[in-house]
Amino acid sequence: MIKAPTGTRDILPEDVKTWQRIEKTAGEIFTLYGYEEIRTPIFESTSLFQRSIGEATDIVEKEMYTFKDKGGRSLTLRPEGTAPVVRAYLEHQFPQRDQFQKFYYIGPMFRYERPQKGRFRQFHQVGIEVFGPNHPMIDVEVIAIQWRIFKELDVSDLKVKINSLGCEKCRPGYRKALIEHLKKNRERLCETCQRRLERNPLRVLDCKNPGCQQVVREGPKITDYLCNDCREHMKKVTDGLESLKIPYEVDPFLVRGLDYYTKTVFEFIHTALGAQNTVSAGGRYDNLVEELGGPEIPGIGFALGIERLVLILNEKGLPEEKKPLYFIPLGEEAIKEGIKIMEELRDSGIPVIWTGKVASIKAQLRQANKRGADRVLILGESEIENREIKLKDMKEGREEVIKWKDLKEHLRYYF
RNA sequence: GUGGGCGUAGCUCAAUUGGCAGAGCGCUGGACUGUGGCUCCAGUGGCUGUGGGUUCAAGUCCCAUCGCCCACCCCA
Repeated sequence: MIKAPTGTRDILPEDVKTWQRIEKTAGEIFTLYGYEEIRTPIFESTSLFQRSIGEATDIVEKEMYTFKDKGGRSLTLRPEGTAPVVRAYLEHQFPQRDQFQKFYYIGPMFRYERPQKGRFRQFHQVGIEVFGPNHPMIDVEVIAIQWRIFKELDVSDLKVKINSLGCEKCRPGYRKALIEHLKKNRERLCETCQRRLERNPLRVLDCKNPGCQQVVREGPKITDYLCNDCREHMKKVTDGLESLKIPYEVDPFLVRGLDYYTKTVFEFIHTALGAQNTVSAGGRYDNLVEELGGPEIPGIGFALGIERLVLILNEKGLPEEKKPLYFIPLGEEAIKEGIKIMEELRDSGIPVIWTGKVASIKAQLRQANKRGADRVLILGESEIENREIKLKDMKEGREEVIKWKDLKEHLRYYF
């Protein structure tokens, strides 16, 4: 039997309900803040991701689905959503139309990783990108949007972590100090961190090895190396969060895996997620637009992992939904008449379900009961003769006979 | 890419030192001829992930392979 490829999964009807709830909530909240949806292709030129995410990152080095098309072009299934939105923003000359733009997106992303809890090769994100503003209060707003989504979905046990990664002026100084400190303590670091020290020293900061964490804690903090501009920016962000009563934690060792981030970075962490506990994350990227060939326009955004949020939401029950009305025909004649009656009901927006099966009344009632029907319509020979139909209340067991011509009016009461 | 755990019915899981592949749930029908749920009864269910090997005999032992889960790594 052919199965879905490793790291991919089917989202079955019972799960789709949760997905739609997330998509609807997020979409409505984005609209509330003036974001508009943008849809970009699922694959892009490989160079877009190499230039934006960074050549030395794990994503670009070993996690991308890259292939050549029949014309010899190198293409890559998008591993994240920010770079494509920036590309579209520039390609369609948005900077010349308006220096201020808010976008949101939703869709599948692809990374070649070993699957585990909360991690898939095809996964889905909703996210936003803002271009133009460099005011720290927009950072606060971006965090507030996520906070609102989680609140609306009734998610608790969330932790918000924030940090500043500085800018091109102050980050090099910190980086130098960090490398110096790590080199001095090289023998206390785990093997992977000794390798990271050469390639991507900032990554040592979020190693889970206790020995490495100890070395990191003894070392320099980025927050002590920020330039005046970055320090002030950070202060305004934390002040803003406090004014909105959004609880947060400054984690001076929080880093991100994509090279383009500057200044504010943040993560929403949930305890029920296992090792992959980040449900939503993002940050400011003041140089990315320029690095991709555009003007000097700052930006900020976040991405939220839908699978991970579903994992959290499934710990709780789903809200009750309206129960459908089932049509139970007894015999061919009843089906012939029933199809007309059902269409008329649907004309008035009344939902009616017929299984399409020819079966005994007992089997059909059992079926309707199993699916949670509140009410069923039974049509048999005697009813057809009198141009009537029987409406049965499944909870009470009560039945009433209704003339075809009165049915619509009668049911309107329930729907 | 690395490590650990696991693959038996649609689902959850049994099967003694290698010895007839089972149960519960589900599904279908009946008891109740046009009335569901509860109960009782019957039926339906399988290339034991796949391919080799050892053996009189393999779900069980060995090798390979694929897949799933968890973790490392990395990240949403």
